[in-house]
Amino acid sequence: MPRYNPAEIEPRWQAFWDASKTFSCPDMPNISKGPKRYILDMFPYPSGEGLHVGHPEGYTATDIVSRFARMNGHNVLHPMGFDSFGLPAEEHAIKTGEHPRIQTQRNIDNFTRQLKMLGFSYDWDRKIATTDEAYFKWTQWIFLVVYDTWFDEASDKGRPIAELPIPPEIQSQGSDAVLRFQDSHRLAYQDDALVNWCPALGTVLANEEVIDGKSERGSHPVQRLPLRQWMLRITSYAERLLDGLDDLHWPTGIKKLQQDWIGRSTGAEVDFFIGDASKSDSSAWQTARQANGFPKVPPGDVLRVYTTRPDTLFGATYMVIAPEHPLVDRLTSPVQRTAMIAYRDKASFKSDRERTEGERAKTGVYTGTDAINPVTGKPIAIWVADYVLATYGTGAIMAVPAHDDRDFEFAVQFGLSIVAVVDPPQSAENRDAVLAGRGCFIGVGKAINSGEFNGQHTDAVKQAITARITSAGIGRAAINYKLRDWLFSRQRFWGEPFPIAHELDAAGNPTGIKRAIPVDQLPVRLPDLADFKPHGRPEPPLEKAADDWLFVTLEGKRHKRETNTMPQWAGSCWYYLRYIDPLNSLALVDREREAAWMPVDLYVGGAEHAVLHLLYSRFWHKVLFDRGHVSTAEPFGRLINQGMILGEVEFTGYQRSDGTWLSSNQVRRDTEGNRVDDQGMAVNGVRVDEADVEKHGDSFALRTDATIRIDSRAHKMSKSRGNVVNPDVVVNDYGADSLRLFEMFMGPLEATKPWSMAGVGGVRNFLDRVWRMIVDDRADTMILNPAVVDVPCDSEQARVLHSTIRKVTEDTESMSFNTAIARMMEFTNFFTRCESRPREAMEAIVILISPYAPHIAEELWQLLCAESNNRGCASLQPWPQWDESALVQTSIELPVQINGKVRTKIEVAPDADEATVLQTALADSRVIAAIDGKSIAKSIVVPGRLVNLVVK
RNA sequence: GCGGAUGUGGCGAAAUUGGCAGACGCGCUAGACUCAGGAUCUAGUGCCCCUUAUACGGGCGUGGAGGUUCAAAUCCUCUCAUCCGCACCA
Repeated sequence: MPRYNPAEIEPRWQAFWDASKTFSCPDMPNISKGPKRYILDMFPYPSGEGLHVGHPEGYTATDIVSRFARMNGHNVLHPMGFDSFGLPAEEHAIKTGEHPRIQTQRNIDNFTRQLKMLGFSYDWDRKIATTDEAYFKWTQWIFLVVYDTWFDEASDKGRPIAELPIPPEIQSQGSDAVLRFQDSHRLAYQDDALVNWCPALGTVLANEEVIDGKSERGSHPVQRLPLRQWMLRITSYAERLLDGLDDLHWPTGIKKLQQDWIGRSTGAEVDFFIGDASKSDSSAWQTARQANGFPKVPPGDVLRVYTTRPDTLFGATYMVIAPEHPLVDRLTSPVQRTAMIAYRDKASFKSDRERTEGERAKTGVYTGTDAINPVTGKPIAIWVADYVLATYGTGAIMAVPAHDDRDFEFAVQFGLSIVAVVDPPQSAENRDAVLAGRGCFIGVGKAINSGEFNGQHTDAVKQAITARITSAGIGRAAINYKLRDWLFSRQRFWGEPFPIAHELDAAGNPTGIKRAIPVDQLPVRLPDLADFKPHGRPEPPLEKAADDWLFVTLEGKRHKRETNTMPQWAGSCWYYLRYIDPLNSLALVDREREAAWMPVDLYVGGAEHAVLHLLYSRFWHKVLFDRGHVSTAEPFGRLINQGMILGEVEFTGYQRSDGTWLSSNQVRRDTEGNRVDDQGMAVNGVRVDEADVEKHGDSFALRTDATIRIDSRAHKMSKSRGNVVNPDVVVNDYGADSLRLFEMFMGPLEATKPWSMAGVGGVRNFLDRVWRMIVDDRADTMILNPAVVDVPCDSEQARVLHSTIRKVTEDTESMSFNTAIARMMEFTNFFTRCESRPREAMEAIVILISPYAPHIAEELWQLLCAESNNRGCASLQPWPQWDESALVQTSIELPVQINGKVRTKIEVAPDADEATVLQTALADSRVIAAIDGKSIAKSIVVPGRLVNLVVK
């Protein structure tokens, strides 16, 4: 009767934990009790589909770490919440007319049910959702902090806008000028930006959502529109975001991604003279140049470029500016105007993505104007080409075709001159071509064709030329970042409204003055809207709000509210702070509690957030840090990315339309990418049942025809492929403990690995065995297995017990959960074979397993403790300690190698010295036979490890 | 193209960091048992060879080719494959 029945056990213990608040976290850690551990999961977006099996992977890992830490006396903060703003809820609303809030609440309820069903030890009293008004009040509040901050380069930190020094000439222009000056320095500012606007969807789209000029969803046309957008000045923090990475215990790959995203490079800015050469008298230019080394040029008559290779300045034979560069009109000669307008219009239709994808053939148009190379004094052509990006550096480059691939390609295409100024090393295979102006070399070497700098190495030339252009006033050392300011506004309904209003004049037109909504009026709630449908114009949905929401009086003046909303990132940027003090109505988090719990000690989530969420979050945190609202410079001390879980391995064969099979190596793809046979006939990939597959040599074949080779592969889970595994089904069929255990047993946490339902059955088998090891499953009532007895372990049992405690402890600490579970399986295999199973060993294994499979552990613990009351639940037991003395062995087996191959094994005392070990080895009959009169050239004895005899 | 990661049995994977390759699980094979249970238990299971057969024994083996070493999955060089990022950032 008392068989292991998770369907009965698990809900019962979940209800118990809930009712007794077993996993409630203290508001303040009691440090005298143990260290604090803030263990955090990336909170999910509560989609309508519910959890997929990828979620519980990371959540189980943090749950094990949290439970393990609690049992070791640590103060643990382990919360969960929901990132509940987002586009899907809004699209659902458009389709059904149901308010996003209703659907969101339903999804949150479903997610909560599923998470509780898996027995995670969250403190549910700290549950938050970014859509709660009490939550987004503080999202808006933080936005106002960002808005109220300017970045002081001198102290390298954000400071209150009131402390921004106002230059006298601004001051004298009056208060509006001062406000505008402040606005231009705030970390949150408005700017005109080109966005991807999709009229059919009625929203702007991220670059990632636009493919070939069409929307990813529905393939609707997308236009590039300049819209006034809110930007956050994350670029001011580029250097600190980069430096801060050094001290973080993060995967190196993630750090690298962030470094590349920030993309710091060093080089120089150089000003090229573009004044009217005839009018400004080029001979005077030449004279000045000879007198000073470099000419002084009138301001405004220069085209500024950024380069990482100032050493190649002598090789700059032309220049390129981006189509959007402000000087395009001025530089374009009348002859070129028509061509230029055509080119620029064409470029504006391309998205950034299109410009950078595809065959990348270089295109461009000559402006008809030349600049002057400041070191050679020669005129060089200025071109407009879209391979130069307006948004990086100065939007203009000096082109050095001999030493830059892209410039080389462009120069070849348009027949521009190529001058080598770096001598490639002898080993460079195209050295002759480079020197002859027919090749490109991007490495370093000795300078040539560079006047007085000839013969110096690239690094020295970089410094020398930078120094020269600096002293001549036509350039300076410069640092550039790929990182752009963060486009922060969205034309959507289901997001946080901005706590900003725009002042209106008497006629109802905006004056250009913005005001923050006073903090005591937060939150700015979303207005009631009946209609979410897109209207085809780029005005945000909030424009349709009723006047009593839209208009507000501030400082006695009529204002119109900002109608953009914040992106989904906003709420997820700071949620880890709110968990610490979720109910606080006076501050986003109590100072003392924040200082006690931060930083997050362990943060686990998917690698898809490697850049955006983790970078945005660090940025906000640094602003809050500068403004004194948080106590740490970084939010997340340690980060781990759980690997993706793929669908089950599938076997695929290929079938012609007539049903005949053919081998995977007889299938190729035609020009359109369709699979065809050697006759060009279409072929379908068909999933083959695993039972019909057998192994032949290195490949798989159809069981019915060994000559037909088939492919095996695991794919991402997707609805269209039909290989999505639903946790509800797994829990129903095997139980939550089995699901948890399997996800941890599959392999290392970080690895990508395929699902296997048979594997779930395997761990379920293990739990059944654990159950039967302790419970008499033939009895009618819940009683101990008769083999479980109150006797001490014998020495072998003690060694197994204590080595298991040790291994499970160490592996859990290092998050090697798969090997910890393997060790518990070995323990179970061993003790199942024992006629008598000492109670102390059974109690220990139940405690060891409880972080992994908490429900069965509670149930078995209750049985083991039935006679001794008041020992509490398994989840709160102290973690067992291992006894080193129990691990000591009387003798150990040592392999003996002859010439590196194991020939036999000998028994020696564990602490035997080298001489004794060698003596024992040489006395072994197999060793004597193997040596057989030959001499021992060398003998290596590694105590406790092995013996190797080199015989000749 | 650039960068990162990973390649170990039929499958998922271990291997104390240079010291017995394949722990543990799935699958498979054979047997036992039966209170027919997602049964359970026992034994076997990298590949190949020797042998009538067993015992014993031997060879090969961590994507491939070299190298260092008494000793290499682990270190070095080259190379191939797969996956994931980034992608004209001057």
